[in-house]
Amino acid sequence: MGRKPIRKQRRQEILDALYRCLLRKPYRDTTIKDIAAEASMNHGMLHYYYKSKDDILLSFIDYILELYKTDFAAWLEKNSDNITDFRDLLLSVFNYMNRQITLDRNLSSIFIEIWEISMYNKSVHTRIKGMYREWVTQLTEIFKQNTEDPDMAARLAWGMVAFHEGTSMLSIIGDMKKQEVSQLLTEFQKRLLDIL
Amino acid sequence: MGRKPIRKQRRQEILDALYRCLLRKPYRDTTIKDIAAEASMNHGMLHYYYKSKDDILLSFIDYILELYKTDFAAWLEKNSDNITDFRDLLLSVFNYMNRQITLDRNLSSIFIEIWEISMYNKSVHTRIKGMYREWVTQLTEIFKQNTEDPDMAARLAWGMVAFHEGTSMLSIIGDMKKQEVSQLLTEFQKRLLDIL
Amino acid sequence: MGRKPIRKQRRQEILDALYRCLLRKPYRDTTIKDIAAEASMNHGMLHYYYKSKDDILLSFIDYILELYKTDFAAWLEKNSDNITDFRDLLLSVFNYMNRQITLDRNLSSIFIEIWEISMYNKSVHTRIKGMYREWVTQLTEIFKQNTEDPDMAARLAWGMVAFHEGTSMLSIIGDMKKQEVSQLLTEFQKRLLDIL
Amino acid sequence: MGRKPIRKQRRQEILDALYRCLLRKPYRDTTIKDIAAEASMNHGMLHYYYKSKDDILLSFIDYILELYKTDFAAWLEKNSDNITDFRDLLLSVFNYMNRQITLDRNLSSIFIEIWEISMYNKSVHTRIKGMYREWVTQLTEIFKQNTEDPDMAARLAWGMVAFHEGTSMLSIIGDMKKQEVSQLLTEFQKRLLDIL
DNA sequence: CATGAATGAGTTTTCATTCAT
DNA sequence: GATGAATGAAAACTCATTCAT
Repeated sequence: MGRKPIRKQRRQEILDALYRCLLRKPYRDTTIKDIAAEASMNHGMLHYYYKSKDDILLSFIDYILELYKTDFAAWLEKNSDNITDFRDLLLSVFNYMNRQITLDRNLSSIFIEIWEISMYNKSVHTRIKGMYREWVTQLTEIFKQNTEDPDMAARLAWGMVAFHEGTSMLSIIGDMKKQEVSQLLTEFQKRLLDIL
Repeated sequence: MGRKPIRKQRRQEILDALYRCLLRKPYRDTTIKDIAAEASMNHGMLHYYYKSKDDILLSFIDYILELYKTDFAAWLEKNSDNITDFRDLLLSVFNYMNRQITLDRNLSSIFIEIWEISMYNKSVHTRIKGMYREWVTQLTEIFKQNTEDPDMAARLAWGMVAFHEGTSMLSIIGDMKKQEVSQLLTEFQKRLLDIL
Repeated sequence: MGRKPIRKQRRQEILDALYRCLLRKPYRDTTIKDIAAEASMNHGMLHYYYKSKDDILLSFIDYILELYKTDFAAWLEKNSDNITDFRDLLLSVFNYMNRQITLDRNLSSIFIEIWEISMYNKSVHTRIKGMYREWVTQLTEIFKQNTEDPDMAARLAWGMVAFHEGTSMLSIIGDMKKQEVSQLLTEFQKRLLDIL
Repeated sequence: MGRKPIRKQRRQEILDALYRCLLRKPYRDTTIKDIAAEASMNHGMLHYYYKSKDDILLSFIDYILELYKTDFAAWLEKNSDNITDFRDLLLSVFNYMNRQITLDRNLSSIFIEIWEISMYNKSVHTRIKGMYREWVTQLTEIFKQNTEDPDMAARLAWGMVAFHEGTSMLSIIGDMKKQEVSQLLTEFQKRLLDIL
């Protein structure tokens, strides 16, 4: 134990490098050498730590989905107990989603890239589909606390995720200011609160 | 007259071929020869009718945006006069957007690809950004007919587009059934009607 | 007779077009379509009037060598009888060579191109080699009129051609002004007159 | 130390291969694969060691001009001090130019190719023009040692270079025997000696 | 572990040439 | 005679991957 944390670290450095690369270029235009340069490594190393360029991609996707997923789950765990009032909980969840996810321009860009990759890559597709299902499930659980109709709760959860992801995309492509996006999200969430 | 529709026709055939290719492969993995094969042409032809692969892409984007844009404008022109009742007009617009756009799986797939391309390609970005602005503007105009607050109308329009595009993406990545998507859209639109 | 002067004319137009093209681009970068455009013809025509691109080149070389060769011969014919004084004849010949050949920048450029082509193309090589032999022979004949040593006359003729062609090349590559080149030629010719 | 002479060596091998290729084919007909084959390398290597085919050409030109230029300068440096008698110095310079440059058939061929390339390639043009200027300057300096008129010295220097380069070209195109060429050069140089 | 040389398959693009209309 | 659509061979260049050192 503690033996080869260096391997783990190097692998992570590579993923971080890919992240930064993707902020500039699409995955398919990003070469192994680009990533290596960004990670300050020799490009041969990337094949030492990963089987192939695509292997890096898969690991990268897993890593990013962790950011999206685990983080939310952890946050929820920590906060759902703290907050007893339903309305407060909702506000808190909305706040988290806005700040941590939808308003993070870098993350939004990366996700547009991931959506595209998932269109033509089965394993990426499976992973990201799972992530969305999980996210919706968690929201549904929350919504159910104050709704009789469980189907409605599910629909509202799907709707909310759809809205956030659509807004995320539009904010990037429409070059929207953070404040505009924020207003959009708030408006939507206010309406949602009225329903629930 | 009628002399050289062949050039126009061939150019269109190439765009159609690219459309079909994109249903299978991302643009960057689609080779000139792939498109040529799909169009049943010699690959040299593609360079005869277009300057470069990227020139094909730009023409393709324009063509697709026409489908999205002009078609909607034309439809609107035709129907907005016919329909006098505001509620009827809205329902009709919603219906159009659902059927012609968001529920068209192929179109949705293509658009996820276009979003990604636009992230790293300035001209594509400009074009698609313009399209979304136009779409939002048109919706805003409609919403204004029954709302005092013009800012609110604009926000609702942005929100609606965001929701539709988010739903479009989720329906593809989540492998949702048409009916589920339809329900989602209807639910959202019902709430929107209540607001307006 | 007079039947198809159009064919001859068209062929000539193509050669003229190539001439103008070569002022801008090397032969190998000049496409059939470039020549066609310059000749205001459809590119298919070039294959109607000539077997191939290389066939055009060969004809072009012949045509240019005529300009260099026949013209000089004709001029000589006309003038060698007129001028009785040896010194006057020489001055006249020198003058012709300067003005008609070495100081013609366009012709000089074209010839540098032809030299290069002749390096790797046997038929062009043969043709141009013949032209230089002929030119030297004619000069030798003139020089002989006032020299006992026929070998010396030949060497002087070779030397003169070498000098003119070298000057032609240097004037182009050295971006020399016409006057500088003229001075160079005059200086040389003055010395030559002293010898003869 | 001595660690990575391989890069330098490989780059040189490629230039040498190009040299040999140019003895057979013009640059524009010489493919990357031709050069690679001549250098016994994989063609990918050429792009590993050089940015592009044109990059190879530029390096090649520089390399060849070094042969022409530095070598002469070095030789001059070494010999101009040794030789005190002006006449001896001149004879020695002439001898060098004859043997090392004008009578080297391969070099002459290569230079005809370079002249042509320089006609349509600005950087090559600049380089070779500089070389000729330098050469003329050095000769001018020598001639000045025994001439009152500096302009005359310059003209004689230009003239000498013109004559040598013209002879070089004629010797190749006229398929002249080495001895003939030698005689031509000697004849010219004898006259020049008389002037100076 | 680290380096960078080497490979070779694959991509876009150009263009002479042919040929149906 | 013209035209321009069509073909296909060949070019430069890229890059993931391998591997000797």
